[in-house]
Amino acid sequence: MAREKPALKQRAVTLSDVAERAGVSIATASKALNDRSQVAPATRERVVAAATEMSFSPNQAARNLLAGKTGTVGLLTSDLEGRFVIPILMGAEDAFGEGQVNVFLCDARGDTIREKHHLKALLNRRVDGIIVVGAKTDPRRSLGHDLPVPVVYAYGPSDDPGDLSLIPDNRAGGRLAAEHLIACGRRRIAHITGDPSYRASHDRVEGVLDALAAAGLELVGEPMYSEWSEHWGRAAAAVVFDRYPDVDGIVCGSDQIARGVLDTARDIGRGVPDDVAVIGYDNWEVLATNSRPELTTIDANLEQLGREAARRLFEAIESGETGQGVRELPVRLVIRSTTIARR
Amino acid sequence: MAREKPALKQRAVTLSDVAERAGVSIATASKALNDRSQVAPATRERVVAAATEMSFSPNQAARNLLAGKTGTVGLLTSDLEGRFVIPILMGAEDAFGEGQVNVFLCDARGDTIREKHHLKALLNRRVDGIIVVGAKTDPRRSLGHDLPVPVVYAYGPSDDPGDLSLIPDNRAGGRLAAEHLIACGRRRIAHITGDPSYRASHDRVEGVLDALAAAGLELVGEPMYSEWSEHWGRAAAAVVFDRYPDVDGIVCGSDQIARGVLDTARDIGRGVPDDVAVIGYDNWEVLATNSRPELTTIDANLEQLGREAARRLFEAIESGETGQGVRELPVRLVIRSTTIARR
DNA sequence: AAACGCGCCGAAACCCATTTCGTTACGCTA
DNA sequence: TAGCGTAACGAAATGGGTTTCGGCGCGTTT
Repeated sequence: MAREKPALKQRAVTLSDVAERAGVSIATASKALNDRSQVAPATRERVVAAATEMSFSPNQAARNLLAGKTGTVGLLTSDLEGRFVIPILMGAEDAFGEGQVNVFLCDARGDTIREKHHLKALLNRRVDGIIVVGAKTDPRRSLGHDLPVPVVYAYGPSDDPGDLSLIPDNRAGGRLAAEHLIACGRRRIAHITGDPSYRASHDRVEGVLDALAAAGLELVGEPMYSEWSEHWGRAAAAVVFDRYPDVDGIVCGSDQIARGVLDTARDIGRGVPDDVAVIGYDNWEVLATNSRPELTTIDANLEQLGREAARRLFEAIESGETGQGVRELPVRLVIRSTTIARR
Repeated sequence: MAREKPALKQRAVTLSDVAERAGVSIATASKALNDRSQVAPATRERVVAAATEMSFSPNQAARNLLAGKTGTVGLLTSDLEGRFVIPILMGAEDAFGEGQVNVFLCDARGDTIREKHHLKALLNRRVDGIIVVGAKTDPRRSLGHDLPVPVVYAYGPSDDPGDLSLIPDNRAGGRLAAEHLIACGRRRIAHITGDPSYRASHDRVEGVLDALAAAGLELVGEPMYSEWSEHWGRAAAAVVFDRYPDVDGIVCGSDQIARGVLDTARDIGRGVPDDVAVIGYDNWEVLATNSRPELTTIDANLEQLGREAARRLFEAIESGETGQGVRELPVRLVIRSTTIARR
């Protein structure tokens, strides 16, 4: 009959409990615990001791009611499943964590209704700001300007230039990739990329063409679009090797595609990187570090982007003014073995 | 000089604003908006109209102050980067979303200090409950029983049997995998798995051995442990094929390992699934659906697990009583082409 | 000894919505 | 017309903390 596991529903201890125990008023207790002056050292000590013994922790909600700020932000993502939002999320969560800000996570699952619903919930909770994380770098509909809190768009920019959006610089990424191949001495460079409905595809293509033009080169064949998959990478590579046997470098629109390209190269006996150099995009470590050889690729610094979004939002909350425009953040080259032979 | 973009810091509208506009008391306004009786239809209409015009949304914090519940839960993960927490997170977020509960996301990054810090922050915010998501299925230290809120452990169980933990049934997964190969007519089955410091490795091994024993078979060679990578899968497969040329089925501890095994099989000219059947573990779609052939694998139903954790936590919040013990949730077989030839 | 200043403390207002309970006004019955 | 019941509304308490401001007691100045 004896309950082994009592439901420990003890009411949380409140400031007034502490005050009573310390034999002071609530006001004094508050001051003592918040290091305000106007409290005698001895009194403060008593209060602090009482608070510690009772393991008091102040109710944030009550606190915030007064302050008018909650110290919370909303992270509204359209697609948690996608690979790109996670690092952004990590960066943002980490950046906020330092500033005692907590993050409400909302996944709209690509559904506008759900997004509206979540947005309303966040506003009811009086978040101090919102970060909207898109699933791709194509512009998405703005949440609007009549919101009572600042909003920062990350990865997927807002279609309203009055909003502040932070996205990776895909064009620079394409350029960086092609420049690297050129620097490695390649001259016959092809480009296999993903879904043509993604703006990222086209931005990267432009970057690649920029770099080639700057070096007085032309792309081998046309950019090849289809989907962001290994299957496509394999198929496209077969076509490229067949049609342009002298190709000596391939820029891929994603690491998945690059993995496919590597498969085909191995199948038909093309050595990488000796015969042909391959570079991917995304630095998806699981793919990039497990390929044969390990994959040189472009890293979009997404965690950094998340951190930056958090920083900007924080500033906007402090100052009351959100910046505007689409800021493109730098990407970086990660050199492994598909472009340069390891000794 | 004209400010184009005014900092829209209008104070959020409160119930008293609405009441004033509608010409009623705050109390009446509250009742009208919450569909309580004791309000004349005409009055209610006036209040609702006023609220709509001013786009009033009630301050949850104030609401919760009275209710004693916040309608929030904490999701404390030790490793957002890991692949396994995301689906769990999605399931939990989704399940809570329906119940008007919002989720605080906290990533401890494998750091105990950070975890303590986050836990404290969550308690200060008076979350109604906490889900702890581990990075692996090895037991982790309990948060303790002296917490004022219920806790559910997901994926990584608590080391305290008095806590409630939900984990995938790895042994059943191993069994399921081996049974499938046996059902496909395989008799010479080997097992290549990952990090021996993971309990999951051993649980799956036991499952595999269970199934083999039940069929009167023995494992070909010893289970091979090392790491959860393609590299290891390739290396181990080379050894297996060399040492046991008559092997006709390989159970892999992860999809990554399975991918490596497929690579080696292709390299040395072993046909999959005709010569040798291969089954992975995790159903990591990006890997499983892009291999050649596509990978049969075990899915741990992690999103379901997250949803279940949310449901359990919700119950615990309602009832004040958390269950206890480690519950192992069922896994499922996903058949693709590495075990059965597609027509 | 009266006046003044200062350090320390507590009563009370405040934040915002909910809820109880008391009050008002009205219509109906006796 | 006095009495009563009821519907509709509002004052006030509530929750937990912060902050202002008034007051008390003690020490110092002249």
